[in-house]
Amino acid sequence: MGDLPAVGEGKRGEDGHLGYLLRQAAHAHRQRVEQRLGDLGLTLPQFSVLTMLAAYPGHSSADLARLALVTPQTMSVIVANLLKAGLIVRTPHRVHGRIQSIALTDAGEATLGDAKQRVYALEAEMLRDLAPEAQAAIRQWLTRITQPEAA
Amino acid sequence: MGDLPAVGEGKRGEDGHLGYLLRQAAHAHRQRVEQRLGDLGLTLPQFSVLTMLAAYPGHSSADLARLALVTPQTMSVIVANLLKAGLIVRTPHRVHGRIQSIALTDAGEATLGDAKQRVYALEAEMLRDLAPEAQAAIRQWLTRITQPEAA
DNA sequence: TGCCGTTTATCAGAGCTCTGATATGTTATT
DNA sequence: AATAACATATCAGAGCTCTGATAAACGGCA
Repeated sequence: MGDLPAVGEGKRGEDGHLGYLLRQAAHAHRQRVEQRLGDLGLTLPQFSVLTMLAAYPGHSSADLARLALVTPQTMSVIVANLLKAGLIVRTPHRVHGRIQSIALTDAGEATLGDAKQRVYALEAEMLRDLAPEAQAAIRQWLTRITQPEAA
Repeated sequence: MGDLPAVGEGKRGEDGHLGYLLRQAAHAHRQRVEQRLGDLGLTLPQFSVLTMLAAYPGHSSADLARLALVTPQTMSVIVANLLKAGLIVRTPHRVHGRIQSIALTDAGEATLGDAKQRVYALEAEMLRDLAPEAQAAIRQWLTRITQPEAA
C-alpha cells in the first residue's frame, strides 16, 4: 500500500495542489501564532478583532464581520468570548437603538500591545530572505484570490 | 469614527499583514470550493481526505492525520462523517489488532471523481494570467511556511 | 514472562465557522 | 400613517479544529 511522503515532498510540496498548499500554510501560521499567544489566552481570530477595533473603534459586530469576511454569527461568537475575557465592552449606539458599539478596554489595549510584538516578529520571519519581487507577487496574489471575482 | 475600507483597499489589500491576507485567501478559496461542492454534500477537508485515500489507499486515520497536518482527533471527526455518508469503509488491519484500514467505497470513488473536476477548474482559475516565475515564487513560499522550521 | 514506551483510537470540552431561522429596530415607499 | 425593505442581533444545529485525558494493542528489554 506504499509509504507516505514527508512534508515538503511530492504532492505535499511544491508540486501539490494550490488549495492544499494554501490551507496548510494558513493552518501552520495560525498554529504558530496561537502557540506564541498561548499565555495571553488569545486566538488568532480574537487578535484580528482586537486589531480591527484599535484601527476602527466604535463599530458594531456586524461591521467587524464585514471587515473580517465572516458571517455576523461567526463574529458574534468571537465578540462574546472577548467580552467574557473583559478585553472589550459594548455600549448602546446613541442614534441607532439596535446597534451595540464596541471598544477595547484597558486590559484589551494592554493585551493587544503584548500580542502585536509577537505576531509581527513572526510575520517578519515569514518574509525573511525573500526578494522584493517575490514578496510583491505573493501579496498581489493573496489579495487577488480574496476578491469575490477571483472565482 | 471613520469609515471602513473595502476589500482590497488599504490594510485589507496588498499593504495588509501577511497573516491576515493568508487567512482571508485560504478562507475565500474554501468558501468557493464548498459552494461548488454543495450539491455533493462535501466539505473541503472531506474532499482532501478522499483525495489522500485515493492516492494512498488502506491507511489508518492516524496516517491521514499526519498527512493532513491535523491532530488524530480532528481526523477522527472527518472520518466519522465520511463513514456516515457511506463514502469510505473501515476494516480491521490484518496484522495489527488496533489499526482500522480505510478505503473508498464505490460511492466514494464516484463522488471524488465529480468533485475533482470542479476543484481543479477552480485551481486553474486561481493561477490564470500568472507569470511562471510568480507561480513558482508562490508555490515555494507556501511550501516553506508550512514547514515547522519556518517558525 | 512482565513491564515500559509508543501507537492507535476515542471521549470530553472548547473555539471558530457555516447555513437557516427569528425578532427587533430603522429607513424608504406608497 | 402603514407597509415594505433593510440592518442588527441572536438562537439552533452542524462541521472542523484544538488541548487534555483515557483505553487498548503492539514492540522491546530486563
